[in-house]
Amino acid sequence: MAESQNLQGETLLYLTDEQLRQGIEAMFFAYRGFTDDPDRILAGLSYGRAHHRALHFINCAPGTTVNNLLSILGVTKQSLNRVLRTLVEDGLVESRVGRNDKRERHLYLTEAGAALERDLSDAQRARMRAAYRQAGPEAVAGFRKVLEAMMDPDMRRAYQKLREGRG
Amino acid sequence: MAESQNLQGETLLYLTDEQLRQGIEAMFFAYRGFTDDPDRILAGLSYGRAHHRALHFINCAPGTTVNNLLSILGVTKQSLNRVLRTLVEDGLVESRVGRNDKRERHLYLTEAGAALERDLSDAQRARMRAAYRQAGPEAVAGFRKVLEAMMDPDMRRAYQKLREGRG
DNA sequence: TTGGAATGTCAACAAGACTGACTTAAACTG
DNA sequence: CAGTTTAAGTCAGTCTTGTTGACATTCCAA
Repeated sequence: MAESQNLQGETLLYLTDEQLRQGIEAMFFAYRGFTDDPDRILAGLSYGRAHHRALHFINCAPGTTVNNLLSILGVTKQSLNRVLRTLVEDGLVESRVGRNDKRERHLYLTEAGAALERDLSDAQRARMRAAYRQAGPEAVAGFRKVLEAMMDPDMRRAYQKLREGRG
Repeated sequence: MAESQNLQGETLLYLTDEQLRQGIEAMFFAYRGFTDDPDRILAGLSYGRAHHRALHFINCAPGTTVNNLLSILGVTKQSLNRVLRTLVEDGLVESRVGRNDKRERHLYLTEAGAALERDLSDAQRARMRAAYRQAGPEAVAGFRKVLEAMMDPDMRRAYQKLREGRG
């Protein structure tokens, strides 16, 4: 009874509509900050956010197939293909026919592709690092925990698989 | 000396490139979850995310001017105007000429506009609430702290102003 | 070996962002 | 009062990025 009062009176205050609304707006504004720096770099190169995403995930899973990338990015293959085509044409990505299954294309960054990925990544990480440092380690742990809980189950699985694949 | 070692050896581990990379990916996947539910509702109505954003901010700042909305949403007036025009035509938003300054248009949700905003809001808050509950109050505090630190200074000001205006 | 499933490509289109040029009306200022 | 600035809206054109639909190639299993 006392606990129930406590829960309703204090602990659950963070679940009020107003608190949720503030969280929603924070997410909206923060995402803009999150994409701003890479977007600025890309604007000068006639590339867009979609190219950045492709570079990012090819970089962290070299040799991935188009289909695999598709399920991670959550777009249609036609949409991804346009982006991929320009990246291949411009020599940033290499697409190799699969050895076992010749229908598949395995994707790799070229030297130039890796260089651009690094530029974009550095810019994005710089802001992230500043935010992390300002907020402190406990806040960062909470940040990650809430983000993970917000993902669709499929995406959470994809995300956790990526984490395992690395350190 | 001992503290410096502690800082570098333990406390700062959350600032490694790999940790930042994971945070970046978490942000990407979570934002998809964040927009998914309202997007599904909007898809059936030939509206898009842009309409949702307009409805949201008109709802929480009734009587706001077009210029004001522009600076919050961070888009061009041509882009906002297209969205606003359809919302007014469809009777979801009302645009009243300013009393003091007749150049200004003050924006309000109609009954129907408020109803749609509520639907979208409810869907988005439901997911947010589930994530908050799952992560717990301390995590939520950290989440908010990191998001705020990620915003551009201008956006942070706009965000804090909105918070003050309410509870 | 033939028909279906999987993989990837091409073409056409729509939403939503952008720029630039322009109009209208109202407000401000010298 | 004349001229300038400001707020809003419009028209035209472009770009990115998403969508469907049709199609070629390859694999696999009946």
